[in-house]
Amino acid sequence: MRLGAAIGKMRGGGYKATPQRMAVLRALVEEQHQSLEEIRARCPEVGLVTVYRTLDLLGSLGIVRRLDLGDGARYELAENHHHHMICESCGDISEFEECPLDPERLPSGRADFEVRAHSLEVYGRCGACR
Amino acid sequence: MRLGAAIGKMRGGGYKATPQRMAVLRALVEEQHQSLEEIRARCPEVGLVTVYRTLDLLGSLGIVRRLDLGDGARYELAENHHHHMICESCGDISEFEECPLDPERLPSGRADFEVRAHSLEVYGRCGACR
DNA sequence: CACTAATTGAAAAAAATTTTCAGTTACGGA
DNA sequence: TCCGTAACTGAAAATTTTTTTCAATTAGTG
Repeated sequence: MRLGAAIGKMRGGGYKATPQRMAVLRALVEEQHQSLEEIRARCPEVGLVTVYRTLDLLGSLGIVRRLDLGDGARYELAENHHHHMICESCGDISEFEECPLDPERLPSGRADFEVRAHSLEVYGRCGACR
Repeated sequence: MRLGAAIGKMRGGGYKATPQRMAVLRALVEEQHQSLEEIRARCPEVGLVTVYRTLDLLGSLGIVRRLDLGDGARYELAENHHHHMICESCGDISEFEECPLDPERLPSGRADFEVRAHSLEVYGRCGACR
């Protein structure tokens, strides 16, 4: 389970699994690519500063990833695969499951780079906007 | 040529190709994924506000893309293909050319989405950090 | 070459993020 | 189970980033 793994990573790094951190984590589990304010709305009991600090911490542990797809910063759980579809007209962000990557052509081995995860953004126009 | 196409897009949208805008464009051509301050250092004669406004404009014209890979906002010319390799240890960002995408598995047609461009971020550890 | 809508820059305002610091708490070890 | 301590929190303040305002300037059409 997601939260369990996150707690493990925190403890392993010498960090405490506080109620505030768990609340932020739960907010992140509920929906992907939320803005700071959206996250905050899901855990109003946690102070603003703590949300920032928690997102930082989770980011440095590789649990959360910050992304900016044109509007402000957004946060999401760092899945190993992540595939976004972004409409350049209306700005809508959606996700799709099937991974279009050919692992053979990833820069593993080559370039001496060890691949752990990836995030793909496909830009274009959604059905509604065409 | 890049700059020519950009000027065309600006004119076409009813916008003027001013010296300031051209200076920002030239800065962007010199290097990809720069921070605002890095861009500004390459065209110190352009006012801060104008740099922001120009990046906005170029963004809305699809010429420039803003991205955030963990540190602050960065800007890059919006190539149709873009492949980043990000080291989670040292934060270094590099690019690679070969496109590992299988076009057949992109969400074109399916999902009613018209694909125009993509950006791929591969996360892992670079040679130096391993 | 003149006209006009678009553009610029400086200052001010607003928004986002980070720092400070005193008080609180999680949790490993006795 | 309880203690001690390093880690954590929240409020306010500071800092940084981004946007707005507005009077003066300019690119580019006609």
